[in-house]
Amino acid sequence: MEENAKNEHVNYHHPLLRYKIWDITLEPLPSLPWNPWHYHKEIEIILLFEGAMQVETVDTIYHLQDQDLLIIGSSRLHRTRRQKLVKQIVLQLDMTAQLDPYTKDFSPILLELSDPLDRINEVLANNQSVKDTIFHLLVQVYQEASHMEPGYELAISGAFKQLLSLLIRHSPSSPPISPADWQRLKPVLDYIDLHYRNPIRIQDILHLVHLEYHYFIKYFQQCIGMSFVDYLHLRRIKTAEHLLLTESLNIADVGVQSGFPNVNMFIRIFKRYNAYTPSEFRKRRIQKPSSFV
DNA sequence: CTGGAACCTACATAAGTTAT
DNA sequence: ATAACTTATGTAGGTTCCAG
Repeated sequence: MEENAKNEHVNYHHPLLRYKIWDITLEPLPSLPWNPWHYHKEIEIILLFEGAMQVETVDTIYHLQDQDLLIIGSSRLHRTRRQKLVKQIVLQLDMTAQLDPYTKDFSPILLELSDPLDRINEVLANNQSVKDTIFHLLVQVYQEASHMEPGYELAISGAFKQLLSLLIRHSPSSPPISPADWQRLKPVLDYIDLHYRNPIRIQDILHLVHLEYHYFIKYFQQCIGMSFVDYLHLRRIKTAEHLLLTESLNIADVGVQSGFPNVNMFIRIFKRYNAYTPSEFRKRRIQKPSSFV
């Protein structure tokens, strides 16, 4: 089963918010076949309005009934099957696109460094009010996304922020590292926030943590979940994305202002994180999604 | 936790191609 | 003609391994 699992590519409805949300109504089938196993780096949230369906992950089979909600973590292998007529809304969301200064301290939870996000389903099963809140939040997102009235991006990003805060507060997984470790690394993260537009070498920040070079690298990777340069790149790419969509700078200048010392590097690294080149990224933003499915 | 050695990746540079 | 992007290559720096 797992051998044929497909890595699904998600076409976002919005290049910066990086979500896809759509509704499906499916007729019942005579037999009950499973849809194929698949996974994607985006988390998935299923809102079931009507009917009944099953969702299977490697660990668990979830049985969803009317007005139910299920969260599937990033890159989690899963498959579904329906049991009656099913009406649902599905949201797929790239968590790495939601990281900003306010989520920084919670990246271990949001990026699922220690536990898959699915574990929050156990909590939701016993907490109807949180479940309802998330449910309504996503209905809102769906409506905003379908109508795309002026300000819809603001509304949706606001709803995502609320969603993240709920996930953080109710996630059963404790941060995988101790508060002491956080305290220790915070000066480094703050330094990066402040200086990412300029070249940063590891040597430059070692004095902030009082750790030996090799040990620091391992320590950083362990706590943050990505290597030092990956983290730095991510910061810069986020800035670049923002500039691309909000300023009419040329590509080279966007690169420079985001902290990339030359255009070539900028484009290469941008593609690594985005599947698009910078100019393509900007172009796709200007035209609205062609179809809403 | 340290640090040397080995390995790996990013980077600058320059020269090229493609698209507008 | 110009901006956007690609490719090649030597080198600097990042990362991992491992012994102490």
